[in-house]
Amino acid sequence: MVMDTPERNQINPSLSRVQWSFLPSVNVAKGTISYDAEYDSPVFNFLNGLSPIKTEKPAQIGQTFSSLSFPSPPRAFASPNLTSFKESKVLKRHNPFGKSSDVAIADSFHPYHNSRESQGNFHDGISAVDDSIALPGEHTNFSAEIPQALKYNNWGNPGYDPSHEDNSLDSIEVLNQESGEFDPKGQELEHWDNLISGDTDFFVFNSPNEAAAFKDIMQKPDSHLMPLVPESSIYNGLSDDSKAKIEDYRPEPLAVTDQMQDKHYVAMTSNTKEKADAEFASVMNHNKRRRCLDFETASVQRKNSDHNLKSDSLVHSNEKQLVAVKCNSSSQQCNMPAVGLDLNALAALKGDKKVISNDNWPCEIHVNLPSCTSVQIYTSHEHHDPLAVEVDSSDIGPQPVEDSSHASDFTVDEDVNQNSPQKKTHGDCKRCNCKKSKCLKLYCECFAARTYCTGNCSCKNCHNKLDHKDEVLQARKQIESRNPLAFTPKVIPEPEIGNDPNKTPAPSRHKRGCNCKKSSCQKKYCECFQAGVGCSINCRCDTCKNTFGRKDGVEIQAEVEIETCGKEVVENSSQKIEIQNSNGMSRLKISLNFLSEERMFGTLCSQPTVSDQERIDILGGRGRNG
DNA sequence: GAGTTTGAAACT
DNA sequence: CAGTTTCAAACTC
Repeated sequence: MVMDTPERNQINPSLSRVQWSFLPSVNVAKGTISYDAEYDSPVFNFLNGLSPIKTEKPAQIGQTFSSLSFPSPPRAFASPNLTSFKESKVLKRHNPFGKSSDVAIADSFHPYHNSRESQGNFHDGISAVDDSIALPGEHTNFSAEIPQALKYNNWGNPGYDPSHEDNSLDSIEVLNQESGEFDPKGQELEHWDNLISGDTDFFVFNSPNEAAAFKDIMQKPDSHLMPLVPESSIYNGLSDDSKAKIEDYRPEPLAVTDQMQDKHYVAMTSNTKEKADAEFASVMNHNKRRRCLDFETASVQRKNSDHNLKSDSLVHSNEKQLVAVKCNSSSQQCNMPAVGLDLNALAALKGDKKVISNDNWPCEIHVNLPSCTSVQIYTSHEHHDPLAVEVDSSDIGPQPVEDSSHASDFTVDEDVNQNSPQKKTHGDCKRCNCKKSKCLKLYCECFAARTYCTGNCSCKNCHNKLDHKDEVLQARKQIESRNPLAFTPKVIPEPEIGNDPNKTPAPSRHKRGCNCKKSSCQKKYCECFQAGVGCSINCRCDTCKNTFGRKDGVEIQAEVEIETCGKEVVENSSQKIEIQNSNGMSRLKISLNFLSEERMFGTLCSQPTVSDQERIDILGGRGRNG
């Protein structure tokens, strides 16, 4: 019996496996579970979407969210692998199978990790997440959340095994082909600031003494960045310029506010400081390593910048480059990375491979993107006049938007994305279609997702663009002043019942509940239904027939069989998922077979074709009472 | 693609 | 907080 459930609607067979994670249900679920992206697969993505998954392994790190029992914090590039800076400036990922793929990012992503809700306990009072990490002005926000993510980098990661950290997690390297050193520029330091944030686990020390010293230093009230290593070590042999720079660069205490968005853009433009930069970098690089890359700053040191660029609008010497990846859609089908847009967003984008590079740009970023994902690269100018280059992976070739004059000479390797369908309006990666709101109201899905509208949108009189950045920020503030949770995920995990660690993680529910009158919560008018969660006591709906769970407590049983047929992945694999919904609480039983390691990474480069798509057959019917 | 329906967001 | 209006997505034809 084919059940008339949202699953069928949500899982669009036309989507590639990598896009699974952007399906509506996934969107919901991403807030409730966290999987190691190493085990990226449509199944995991799908399971993420279905949410309450009982993992085999208990969370390695205890859940510390208090208020709402929020799920796993993000595993943003939480690679324990040492990050060294070697031969090239290619972002690389080490996969657990030793394949040195060019997959730059792959990690589970938790859209809700980025929410203020989920981070509220970390940054009390801090406006934690701005999706617009891509924006230079909001850069600080982005980096600020990194330490949080790292602190819990393995939480809830079913594939996480502390004894095999080096194998289980990603490492990403920013390598300088020329110098073999990491970017010593200020932008890098800026992120050191946020990256470390007192989390010693973030670094790998050569000896216990170093670690102890580090900890000790970090405990000093004024320590934030430089005290990472003994000052004597830092200053030793440095020129006065370097010392001065180091002193100058003592960052302010970590705080994230909108006002800060334009701060910390200390461009070290003076040639006289380049030596200091280099020395500083050398010191920093010598004394410590970090496991993780603050990916949003694919910082590129450009000693001789201008001549290296085809387009001077793209990258200037000493400018920061924010490389952000976001899913442009605020729709449920691919809004996952659009929410929060932190490292996890990158981590979550394990889809179609893209290589974004510039012939003369000594940095390549290999990013796996789902088809509906765009890459925005912003360059901060001295006057903070952002540039935006956006490559929408749904399109072939460069996709400068916002301002064509800012187009770069990026080349987009579409080797795996040739068949990517256009997803303009009502496709898989729908964008907004606002006409009257200027895209500055929550009506606008893009705005609501804290993303800027792009060329994919069909909106009119749109002000949700970089050109109107101030206006956008003001609008956000205004809305948040009215409702501080306005930009938080609508679907949050259900508070856990009991403390049984073996219990299935709490399912999700709509934060505010729906108010449906006519749709019986059976159509996407209903936000609960749309989010793939059952109605709850919060709902005020009439005649609720939400197939994910009625507010009056109706159980639904369904068995979902997923068949994945990939030409370059594993064939004939199947996973069975049992979904049991009860009163808005769902449970999943999962049976997965990963047939080979190819499977794990087979999702990286495949593009959906007719023969390469998932089929979801809902074998089970409506449940007992549904 | 146009028109209708729907419910959230915004407003009063 | 409740009622009304506005809005854009979802849906239908």
